[in-house]
Amino acid sequence: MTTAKRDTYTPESLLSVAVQVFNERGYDGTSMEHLSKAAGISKSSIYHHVTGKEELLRRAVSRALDGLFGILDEEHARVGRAVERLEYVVRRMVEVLTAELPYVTLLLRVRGNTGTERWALERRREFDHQVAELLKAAAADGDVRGDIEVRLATRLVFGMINSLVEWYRPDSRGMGEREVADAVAQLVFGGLRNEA
Amino acid sequence: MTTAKRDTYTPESLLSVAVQVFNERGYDGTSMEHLSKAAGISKSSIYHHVTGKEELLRRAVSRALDGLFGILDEEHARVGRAVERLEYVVRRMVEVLTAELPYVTLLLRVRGNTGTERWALERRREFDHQVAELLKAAAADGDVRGDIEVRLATRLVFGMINSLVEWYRPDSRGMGEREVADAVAQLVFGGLRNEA
DNA sequence: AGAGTAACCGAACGATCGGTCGGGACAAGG
DNA sequence: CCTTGTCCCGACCGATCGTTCGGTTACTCT
Repeated sequence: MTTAKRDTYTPESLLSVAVQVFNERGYDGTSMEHLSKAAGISKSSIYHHVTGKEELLRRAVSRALDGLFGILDEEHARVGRAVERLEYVVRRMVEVLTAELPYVTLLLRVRGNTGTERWALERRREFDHQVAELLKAAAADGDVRGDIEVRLATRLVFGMINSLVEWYRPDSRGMGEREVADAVAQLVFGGLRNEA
Repeated sequence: MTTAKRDTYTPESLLSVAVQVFNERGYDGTSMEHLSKAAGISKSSIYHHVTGKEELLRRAVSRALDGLFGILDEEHARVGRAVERLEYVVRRMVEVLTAELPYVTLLLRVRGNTGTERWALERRREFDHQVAELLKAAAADGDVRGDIEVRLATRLVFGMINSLVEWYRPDSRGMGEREVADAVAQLVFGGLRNEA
């Protein structure tokens, strides 16, 4: 009894189309007309599924934030040596970024023009802060180098990971998410220099 | 004979105001009305100095691109062992990013909606490509680890450096651009792990 | 003082913005 | 058959978009 309904939009399926357009043109650069063309329905029909443009943005960034904060609730992120928890979180961040790529991409690009965007920025800062605490604990354990300030190191590592949304595409053959997670972890913890 | 002119706008001084607003609200999210408020002159007066909104964007990204490509022309980027040229370019990129922060910020955020934006994206790719060649040469010399693909490593390093525009502010005391350049270089080449 | 011009302004242009409205097509349940 | 509710549409709203235009102010030069 596979659900054989009419071929129609749900708020979720409409969201996936909208997020794709948002990422191509930017949120402000996307008009409801653009969305209607991409979705194949009229502009007014969109309002049957969602209350407006901003709800689409809110749904998208919520999904991304849920994915990221979910990492911190997992067991390997809560128990164990700080440096190992940190490496786990770094690897899981790569996985979440690749799995929820369009939603996280949109999250990382909000500027703060509307209330929804400012809320998203605040949640992001909270997540960053919690990972920074993890890095600080690892530094206190003496497991990561102490000659780089924790705040600075956190931002640089986040910069590396978050840059995934600028170039990673799931269809690009020969570069699975596992390979990317390994590369990020090796680069973050071991650096570029050859140890030989 | 210090030039004591009237207190008026030049295309350059207007640009610095415009770029600041562009970075706060996003290019598409910024109207000419916003610019006129920020500049303290009327909307129509802006057109006395520049042909339109897009010229402001073009001037801004051109300035950023000139700064970046200028690095590759410098002597330390052209002669010497590849790994050392690479480290020099990485450090100079940090310096250019901090020195021309608002202009590079704008460059790194263009999406490709207009012809100017697509041209900027193309120039960026060209710059990335040339640095990737440098990393490839360093790998061939055996000076950087060979277990991470060159393309992937380049993108991750660029991601870390370019993330500067998301948080670095020149007025933030206690974090000079030299300190940032050192941290980036140490993190990129040595990694986070404690060597003790 | 008068001419020339750089800098600026308010008003308005057509186009497009996000969003609303009344109604039609169509499948499901009786 | 007819009703009900989902899904969708074209037409339209006031507001705002980037840009243009005619005209005024204010400084420079002679």
